[in-house]
Amino acid sequence: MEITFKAINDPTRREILVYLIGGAQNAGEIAKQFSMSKPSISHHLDLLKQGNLIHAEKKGQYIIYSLNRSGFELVHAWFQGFAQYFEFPKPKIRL
Amino acid sequence: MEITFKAINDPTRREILVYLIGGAQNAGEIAKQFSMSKPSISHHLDLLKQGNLIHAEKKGQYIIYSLNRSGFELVHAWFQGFAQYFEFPKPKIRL
DNA sequence: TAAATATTTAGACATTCGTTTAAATATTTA
DNA sequence: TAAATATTTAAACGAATGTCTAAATATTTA
Repeated sequence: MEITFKAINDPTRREILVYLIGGAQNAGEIAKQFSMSKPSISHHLDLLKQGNLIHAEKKGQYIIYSLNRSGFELVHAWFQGFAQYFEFPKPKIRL
Repeated sequence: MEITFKAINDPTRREILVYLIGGAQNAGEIAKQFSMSKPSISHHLDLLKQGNLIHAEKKGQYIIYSLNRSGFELVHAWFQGFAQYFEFPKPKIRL
């Protein structure tokens, strides 16, 4: 949980996640989207993976990254705890 | 947006938010829940306020803190972009 | 008005974070 | 097998973060 929240704290990592909505990509293609060194992107990918927000699969010399449901579920579940609090008050009279 | 994600990154701040589900409280009462100095809690409250996750209202010598819908809406909206990708079940209660 | 209470602001300090360049590892191709 | 390509690991470093104590501000009470 801690590591998942940490992972989404960084703007570059959030951009990577949004980028991956478009579909799985290898590390090099992901790095191309950013004006940042490949080792930096590699590090960000590692943190996203630790937070279970992405999944890595080796394919030959490439590593393909894709969104991982479980990290998102974790955060989503946490937010659900607040949903009840913010529920609109029910009208006293049925409309 | 940046500041809101930053605000929920810290575990103490997330605990404060969860604590406030139980209802609005003044700074001293909030601080009592944690084994941490009051200035530290005050700083955390400030960051949560900056992220629009809580609202502060002065009441005499006390300051009453309560959950603020707008910060939660912001993060929720961001996650909705992924909800479609993962086809999360729709929440029963609107956030 | 002086003392007590509630809370924040300021300054200091160790730790964590994000970035870079250089080197290492793994895989494919010539 | 040597060279090229894809990616990570390692080491370094400045910036940001979380915490503390001490001091300041604001409000209430005696």
